[in-house]
Amino acid sequence: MRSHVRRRQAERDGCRPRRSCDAVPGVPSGQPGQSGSNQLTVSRSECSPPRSRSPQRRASGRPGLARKCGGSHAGPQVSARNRRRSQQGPSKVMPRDVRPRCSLSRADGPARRVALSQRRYGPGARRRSPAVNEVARSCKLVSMAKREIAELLGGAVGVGTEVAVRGWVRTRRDSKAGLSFLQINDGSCFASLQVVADGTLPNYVQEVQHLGSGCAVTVRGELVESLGRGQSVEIRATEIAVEGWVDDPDTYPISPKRHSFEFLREVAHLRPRTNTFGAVARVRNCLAQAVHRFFDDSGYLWIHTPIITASDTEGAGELFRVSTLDLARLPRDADGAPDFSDDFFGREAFLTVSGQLNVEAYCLALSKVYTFGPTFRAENSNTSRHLAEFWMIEPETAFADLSDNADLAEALLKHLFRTVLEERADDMEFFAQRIHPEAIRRLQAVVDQPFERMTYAEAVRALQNAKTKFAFEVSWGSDLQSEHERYLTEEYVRRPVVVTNYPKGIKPFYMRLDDGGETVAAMDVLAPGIGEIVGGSQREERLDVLDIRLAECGIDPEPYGWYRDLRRYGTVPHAGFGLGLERTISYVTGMANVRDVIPFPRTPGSADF
RNA sequence: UCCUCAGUAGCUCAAUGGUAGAGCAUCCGGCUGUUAACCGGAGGGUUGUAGGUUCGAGUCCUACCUGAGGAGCCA
Repeated sequence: MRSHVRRRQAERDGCRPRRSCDAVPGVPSGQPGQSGSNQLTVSRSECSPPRSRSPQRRASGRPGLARKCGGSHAGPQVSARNRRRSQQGPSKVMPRDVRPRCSLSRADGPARRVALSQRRYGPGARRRSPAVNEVARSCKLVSMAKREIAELLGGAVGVGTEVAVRGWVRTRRDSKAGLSFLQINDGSCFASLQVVADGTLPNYVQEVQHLGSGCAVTVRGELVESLGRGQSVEIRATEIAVEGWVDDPDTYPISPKRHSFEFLREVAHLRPRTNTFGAVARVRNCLAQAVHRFFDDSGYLWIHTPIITASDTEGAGELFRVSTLDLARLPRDADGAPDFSDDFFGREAFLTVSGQLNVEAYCLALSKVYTFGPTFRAENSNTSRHLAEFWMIEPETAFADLSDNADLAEALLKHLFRTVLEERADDMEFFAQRIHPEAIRRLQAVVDQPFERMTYAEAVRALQNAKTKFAFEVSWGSDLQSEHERYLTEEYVRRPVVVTNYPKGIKPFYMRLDDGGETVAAMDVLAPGIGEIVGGSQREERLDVLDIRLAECGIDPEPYGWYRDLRRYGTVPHAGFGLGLERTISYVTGMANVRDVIPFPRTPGSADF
């Protein structure tokens, strides 16, 4: 939402303008972490509104529900206009952004349909395992009849079965013949489920005909073959219970129409309700799970490296300070500088910029390890490829050299891409249709071919021989500019490329010095459209060389005593790299901005939500 | 941090210095096993903020705020 709109809304609300979501009209002001229904973990049965609903009860705003759910916005604030609506006819909308995109031919045989559906609707389409069902029943979270939409569309439930689904209305289309069609989405897969609501339902006129985008419902009915085109099965509803109304459809930001990503960033708490951000969330989860599966299957241990670090490590960017000192009365030493000896940790502390140094310690005892978690950079970077808080995957392998390291990076990336193509085919189909036409094809190409590998020296030669005019001249010893990386990966080899053995002057102290003494055993994996997606190296395992490199880089060795110890006691060659999760998701989905592949992006000047 | 561009209805955008417009969304009416539904109507605006130039500013000038793209830094 634009600033002036926020301001106007804020003024109407009688508060100071803020750059946050709580000025969004019609949206609850409670934020996660504050008291409000968002935070409650009560089960649905505790939170459900009464079954029988008269217009009077709706008009009352259901005070009982609001009380139980801990926030006034839990129930609808039914206005005079809404009451008027309940006596009048419906409207019809069917936006481009929410129409179903996966359909199954009704001519397909049942077996083929199930197989096809499981591929299209993801792992959620698989029948739940007996163990999961048992746990679910014992927790009273679901009854046997309640199903995820992915299961229903995936063929896990036979036609003719009585089922219940819960989710949010995407659209409603009415027929004056006394029939309404609801598209229901529960996030379990890309597709929405069509619900046929007959005019004989007891709440048809008073409630069903007023459902719109964003309303939460529980639908019970029979799974039937669809009479219409566009879906193979649908639910013929016998009961539609409205769990949560949309207070004011006029100002609900996720109206059924196309929205710009810039606008949706301003309503980050509601954007997961769109096709795009639901798909991104499922792909992100798929990739994260695949990371753990890959390393677990390969014998790597997941090491939980610390979020708070004491050392200003390796100059990997600016750090966020973690402190409990009173900023208004900062203790100072004799020189007038802030005195951190009184601080919580008795010294300066920061949010980690990388788990690498810590994970090296575990590598030199457990051989194969990785860390995967959030990292933080206080750089004032304003680009589509940078976040102040992002997630990084950092494996570290003992008894491994640079070549082994590149092999591991290639195997990991191929595993991730293969997995997402298999398990999130429905979402990938959407990305290929709407976000990036090459999304599927280029992933398949990466999976099918070996990565191109070249040394920095070869890359420089290729750039010098290129016909392309560069803004920055290429010469040995200077770092590759964005335009150079783009040329290499987008024009020269046209797929991911591994560049190795960079000059030591442009790389950090911990990278292993090559035999010539001019280059280090560094490697970057460059991806088309993204640039550097992986950065890694063989580490310097020789203490004497490490000390020289620390001195050359002008780094005080004192805070690195523990890191030097690793070279004093049983040192071995080892190597590792960092893979940025958001850049990976960006490459996989074709989403151009990493701010749109993390749920709540943190960037300079922006930490709303 | 630097460079460039942009802020007008809920959203996406028009509007020679001279009365503020469209499409979509919302609401209402009509029509239909619908599926980007369709047809008709209605409501909706301190043109980002503060100054300035002018008889007159959405439009020109200055500063600031916000956003985007690119660069640097990096994952």
